[in-house]
Amino acid sequence: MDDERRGVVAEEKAGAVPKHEWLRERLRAEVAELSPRTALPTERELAVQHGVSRATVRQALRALEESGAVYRVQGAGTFVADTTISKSLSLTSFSEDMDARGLRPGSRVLVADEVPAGSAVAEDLQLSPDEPVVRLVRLRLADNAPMCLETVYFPSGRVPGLLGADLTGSLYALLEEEHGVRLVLADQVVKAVTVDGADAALLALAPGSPALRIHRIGRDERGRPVERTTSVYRADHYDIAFTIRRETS
Amino acid sequence: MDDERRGVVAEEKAGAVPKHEWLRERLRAEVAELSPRTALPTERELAVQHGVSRATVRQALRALEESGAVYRVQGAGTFVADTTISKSLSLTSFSEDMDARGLRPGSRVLVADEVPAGSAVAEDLQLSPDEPVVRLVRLRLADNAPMCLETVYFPSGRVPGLLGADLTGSLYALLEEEHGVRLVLADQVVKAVTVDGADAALLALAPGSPALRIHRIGRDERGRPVERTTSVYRADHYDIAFTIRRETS
DNA sequence: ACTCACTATTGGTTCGATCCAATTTTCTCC
DNA sequence: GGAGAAAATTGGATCGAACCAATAGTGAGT
Repeated sequence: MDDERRGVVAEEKAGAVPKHEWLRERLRAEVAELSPRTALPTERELAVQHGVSRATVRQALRALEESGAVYRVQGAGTFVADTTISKSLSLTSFSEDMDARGLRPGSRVLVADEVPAGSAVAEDLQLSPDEPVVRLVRLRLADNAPMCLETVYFPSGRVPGLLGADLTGSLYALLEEEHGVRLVLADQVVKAVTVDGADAALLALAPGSPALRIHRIGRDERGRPVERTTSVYRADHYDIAFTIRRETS
Repeated sequence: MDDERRGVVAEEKAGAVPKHEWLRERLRAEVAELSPRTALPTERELAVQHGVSRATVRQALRALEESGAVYRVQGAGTFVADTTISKSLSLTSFSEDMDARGLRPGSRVLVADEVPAGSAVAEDLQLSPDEPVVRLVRLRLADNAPMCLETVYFPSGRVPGLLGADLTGSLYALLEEEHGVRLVLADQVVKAVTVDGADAALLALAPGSPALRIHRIGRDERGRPVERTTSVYRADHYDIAFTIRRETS
């Protein structure tokens, strides 16, 4: 649906994709083939080579630098970074997360109802305690094995009719397609815990087994909270990998 | 040597600090005083108000947007974000981390010696297994109570004479000041575990208590690994809070 | 050979100017 | 009044041009 648009104009217009994005992805691919510490062409050279201004080149390179693909040294040049991992932590749904790990995601819905928010949930979602919220408790599976026990709350007003939908798949996709809610930001708190009783049984773990508890408040483009999730992950099959950087200041 | 340069010119030059950084911090302060959803002045207005070009304004605003302080909507304007937390996870030393939490950091050095890297450490630090590395095991304290058990490895060649220094304080500061090594990037893997035996005793925990194990490879400006740390944090007194965002693509 | 000043290179900063795309506001016509 | 079109507003994309600051390379002088 948008492959054809590209080939036709090709040369300079490139259709709907901004030049800097196009350049960024093109360079990202090229960089992936080079060995670490290799110098990239000069910004001025890249500008000429790709028929864009230096400002556009810099915009593309900045993105690559932020993603950890290259590093720049003033006076010296731009070089291929030699980080091996460098997967910045990004907001993903359980389904996406499992896909990335090569596992088949699944779900068993344990609870799906509507209740008053209550003080804790109300505070996180910036509602009144008596406002209704949709509650959803799911056992998330990876290759059919229990991986994570997840409790999600939504403001009812934001997701009308959600309880009538298929809740076994990715909620993120459902939210975006059906309710025009796009999660772009989330505040997370990660803590280590041990699981017992019912939780342990559901996760097929012995009581006292370690687990990661992730508390998340998902927000839309404007920073408004639209989702509150508490997830308990089996420690033996799950970890969190990410790249962090030192403050620029 | 460069304080004086600043005050003299004042008005527009502002000395060594780039305009966009100066504007960014100025706006960050102003924004902190405003209530969420409040619209900022137009980019064009800001440019005129502060006597800079729109490009400079955009550079400042981009930084603020990335840090989660504001959000921008094409065609509408720039607004104060209403995230409450929005502390992006940044690379900090234990000392800095405890300072931020209002706790007094401390250290008890358990091991400080030089050993062959071995296969695991060698791989993380990109060395040969027989190359020497400095090993440092410390019990980190917060307000004099055990908080974390930490094992650090450095390539010996990168930190000559480190073992002779005072190792009870912040290694980050020591590295930067004494060895010109600046950590700017780190790959981390976080996992939940339970502690037993000697580790439990050192952390003053009952065997089987939950803990966060953080494995980190610290890197310099060019992405070269310069430090490998494994830390085990008491779960009852420690958690990790951060903000993540959805991929731009 | 070695050092040190000079020079060229390269990324960083900043300006000014257009044009585009999304949103909001205004106005017009039922 | 209300719906819908038109205009104004606002951030996004790009270009071109200078100049600055850090680094790397060159070369003269000892």
